[in-house]
Amino acid sequence: MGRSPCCDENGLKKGPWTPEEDQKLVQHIQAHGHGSWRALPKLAGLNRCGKSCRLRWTNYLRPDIKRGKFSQEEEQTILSLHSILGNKWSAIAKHLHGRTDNEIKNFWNTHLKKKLIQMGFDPMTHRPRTDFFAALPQLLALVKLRELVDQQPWADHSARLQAEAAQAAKLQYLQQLLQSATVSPAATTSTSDLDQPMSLLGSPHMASFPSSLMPSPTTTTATLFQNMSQIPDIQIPCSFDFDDQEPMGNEGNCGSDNYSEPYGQGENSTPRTVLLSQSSLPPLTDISISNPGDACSTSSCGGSSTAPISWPDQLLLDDFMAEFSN
DNA sequence: AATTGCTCCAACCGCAAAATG
DNA sequence: TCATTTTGCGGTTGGAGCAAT
Repeated sequence: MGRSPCCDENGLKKGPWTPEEDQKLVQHIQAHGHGSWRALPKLAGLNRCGKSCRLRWTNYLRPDIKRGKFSQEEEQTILSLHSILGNKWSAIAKHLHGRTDNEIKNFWNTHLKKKLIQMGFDPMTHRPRTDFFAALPQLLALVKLRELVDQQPWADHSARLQAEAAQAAKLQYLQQLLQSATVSPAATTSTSDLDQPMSLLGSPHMASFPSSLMPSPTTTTATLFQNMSQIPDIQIPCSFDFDDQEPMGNEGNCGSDNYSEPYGQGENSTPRTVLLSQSSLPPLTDISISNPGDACSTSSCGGSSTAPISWPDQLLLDDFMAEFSN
């Protein structure tokens, strides 16, 4: 298997290609095909290594290459495929005629990745971000907002933070369940795995959820994104008795009206990810840990370098589920 | 006008799979 | 079957171009 000696060979030119070199390469390939890339430079009269020639041809000079901005459709395709394939750029490129893996990779790294991060998603897993510290500003914003709403000082700030975190974790659990059903058609998620989020979706709290957003086995993150604009302000019961941390009734509803949207404000081009990430849903925990049914369904699962944070069991178990399914 | 910081992308690097002898 | 060579892939980098100060 050894490594191929390449551009480090003596005297071979590196760096940007000149128009003359491009012309030589194109003319040679048009006349003879590329044949052996290793032999090509000599035959074409180029002082380059074969690898460099191949790269130049496949990424730039090939006649069928499509240049210019990525269309909305292409963007969606990349998102979809990336949620399934991960960083398999060449595989993704096969579905985008005229686009090279390098171009797609660059587009991902400079645009789509940032976009996802901005929207609160982990670009590797296509799930809400799981690192606590990334969510801290949102959490603090929640606390401040809650203070404004309640108009009364809190006796114990740490208890308050904990309570808000618990509340946010609950909400995020719901969103995780939704997402776990949407990630990939190739996912290993079983029908029974889908039951849980589906039953939640059937709950009164989700009555206003548009059917087009209901996850199906063929739904992807990308299609979900496409439909984001249809998401209404969902009223989720999130009142909480912070003294004993037991759920209260629904009278003190703190739905989206009471919360700011930390992401995407004033960004016309960015779909609202209200339900799934930005409306007061700080990504606090990797729920898949506590959800055995969610069998790590994407190929990139585990690509996230952030270690999951363990949350108290009380946040994640039956009582919690019961609250949503009521 | 000069400097700084940022974005973008072409090209390189190194690894591993596939092909070849 | 094994060693070697070639090809393909994904991660990373360097520098050009642009905007802000």
